Amino acid sequence: MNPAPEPKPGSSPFPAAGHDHQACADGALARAAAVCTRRGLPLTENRRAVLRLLLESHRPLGAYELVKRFDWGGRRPAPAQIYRALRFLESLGLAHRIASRNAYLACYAADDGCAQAFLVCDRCGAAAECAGDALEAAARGLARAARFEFRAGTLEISGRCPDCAPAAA
Amino acid sequence: MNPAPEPKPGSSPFPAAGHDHQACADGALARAAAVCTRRGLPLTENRRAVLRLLLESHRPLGAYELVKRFDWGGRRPAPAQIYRALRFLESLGLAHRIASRNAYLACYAADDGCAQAFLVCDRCGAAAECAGDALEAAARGLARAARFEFRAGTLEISGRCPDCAPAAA
DNA sequence: AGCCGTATGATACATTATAACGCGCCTGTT
DNA sequence: AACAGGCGCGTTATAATGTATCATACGGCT
Repeated sequence: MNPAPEPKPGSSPFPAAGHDHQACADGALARAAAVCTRRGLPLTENRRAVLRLLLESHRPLGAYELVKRFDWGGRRPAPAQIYRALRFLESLGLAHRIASRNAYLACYAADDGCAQAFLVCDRCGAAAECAGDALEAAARGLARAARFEFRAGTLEISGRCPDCAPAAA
Repeated sequence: MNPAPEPKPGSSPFPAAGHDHQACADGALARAAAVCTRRGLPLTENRRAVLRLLLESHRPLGAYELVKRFDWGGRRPAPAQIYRALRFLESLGLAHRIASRNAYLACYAADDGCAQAFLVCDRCGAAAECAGDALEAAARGLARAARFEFRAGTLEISGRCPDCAPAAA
């Protein structure tokens, strides 16, 4: 369980200063469409809209926050609508639930199947997804030692994101 | 604050067959009382009762499940009562919130301050707490690589506990 | 006693999530 | 064309989870 290939120090998963949300979201949407096509499942208008909202925010949004942001010609969708889309997106790994916040984060890079980690800023709420062999190994090691059959693991780390850390209280 | 010993392979943190709940819970209660004394905070009747319920179940309980189990001479406490006790216990590390289940698990071994992991059985709901240097290192490594200031981390692993794994579907 | 801080007990409320149902759309079959 | 079946949608209602607030009680302190 050695340090293993962690992401290069310096390449933070948090969006950089000059980050182009639009391009980033469009790219992720295109990937999402591809995933759906490959599985023969429709990326309907609702699902796409919810995913786009998540992608554009670049931080976890609660379901009711999504309801509020959903622009539907003046009206608002019912929660059930949103939750359906979220379940769908989650089932395909296109979005993740951040359980500690009751919120949902779009997936920008489909690393599927392994233990995942989320860094969530206490101050501004920004969140980033990351994964690494070390985490995967640690999780599987703990499970094995406990004679536990590993299925999935999620690590949620709270702290301060790069933008908020210097200004920390 | 033990140096976070990895469980010996073979010694599962899940309660064994002949496990004595009563003794186990009593021991944990005694430790809890000591922790409270050390901090000068009272382990009141309510707090003790909630902790005892958690300890006796040996699996995460929802707040409303605690409300139902709370025997209070026929009456039932209001949710707020339970949540207050839970917050208190959590703040002292005597109980942990399992966010993915909206449930709370008593702490049987006060390893405080480091990244913690919970193994939660999909089938029977049993849960166990464990921690290890590898997890801690992986969590801090991920944070460091993302220039993220680590504060706390919780890994929740779902799968099958030793009892349920053989009979897995 | 009087004061202050904390925990309690209770009511009400806020937030998060799901159940259930009928409708319309598409698709494959006859 | 007609039609049955599945799926997603839109809606209503309701469940499950979690907090705000307030008056009260109790204990320590001066």
